Amino acid sequence: MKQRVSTRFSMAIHILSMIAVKHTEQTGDEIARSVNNNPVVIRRVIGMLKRAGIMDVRAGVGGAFLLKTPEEITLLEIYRAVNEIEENDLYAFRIHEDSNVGCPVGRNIESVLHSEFAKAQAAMENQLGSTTLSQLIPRFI
Amino acid sequence: MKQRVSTRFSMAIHILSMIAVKHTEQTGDEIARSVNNNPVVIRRVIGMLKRAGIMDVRAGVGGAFLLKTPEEITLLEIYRAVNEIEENDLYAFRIHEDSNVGCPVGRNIESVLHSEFAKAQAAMENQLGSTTLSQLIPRFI
DNA sequence: CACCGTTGAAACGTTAATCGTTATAACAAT
DNA sequence: ATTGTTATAACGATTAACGTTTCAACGGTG
Repeated sequence: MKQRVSTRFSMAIHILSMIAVKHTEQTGDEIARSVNNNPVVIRRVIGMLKRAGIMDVRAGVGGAFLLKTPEEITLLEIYRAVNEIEENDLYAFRIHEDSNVGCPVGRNIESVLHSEFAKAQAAMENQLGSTTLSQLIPRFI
Repeated sequence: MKQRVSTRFSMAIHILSMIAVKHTEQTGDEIARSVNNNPVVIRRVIGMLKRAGIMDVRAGVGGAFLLKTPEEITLLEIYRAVNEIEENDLYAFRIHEDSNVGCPVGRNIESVLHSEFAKAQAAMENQLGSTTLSQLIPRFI
């Protein structure tokens, strides 16, 4: 199993969908049962979503709720929340450092790559940003 | 230092640019000097680029050469080479598995996420695929 | 107020990938 | 044959993901 990418994003969408759809009890254990994972893992993701201001939980029984409407929550917002990404953070790519400035390629590679990678990441983010949680809900029948 | 993403892609573009530009000797050691890294790491990346049919190396002194023109080599092709990605491989995202099919969300989450993630990844790949090595070369002055 | 289920968070171990390094073998040019 | 280059295996350190156990804090209900 490749672990270089987290499943937190995937689980976060699952969790928020559960809350938005409200088919069942909304306890962490019930959500964990749907995701089929340990409740602590679910709470970890919920913690990140809370910190990002997407949802909150009233201590006590099943007190999870969204802080925005599903129309306002984009996948990009969720993606950034669970990966702790700031805006303008080149997250999807990494550039090797300390290239030799004595070489024309080494001297310019970082700025060239930064602009190219930023364009590729922006393309992905634009797509994620154009989809809202509300667009997914009808598909959970 | 975050290691969840490899710098191989970044180094691969550096390596191929060196070969395309030919400012210096083309030995692995000389490339390693520009990238400022261990020659073995460079050869590892070169090995992946060879396997992908992008370049080849004649054993002996500095025998590295491209198998296509810089106009034909896209960043997407390089990206796939160094990450060993097949077409239609959902690489940039991962979906948690074994969701509970007894729950409407759990039952549908995988197909919903797969189509959404595929769109986001395709957006990124379209951008990478629209840029060629030749477009970068003029910037290495 | 006491109890019980829920939430929150720390801590630990396992697994997997990155990546720098050393060592060794094979090969080409001179 | 010698020398420099390439190819590859192997090792260890580092880091992130993630499942699990454990315990403290809190709310609602009786």
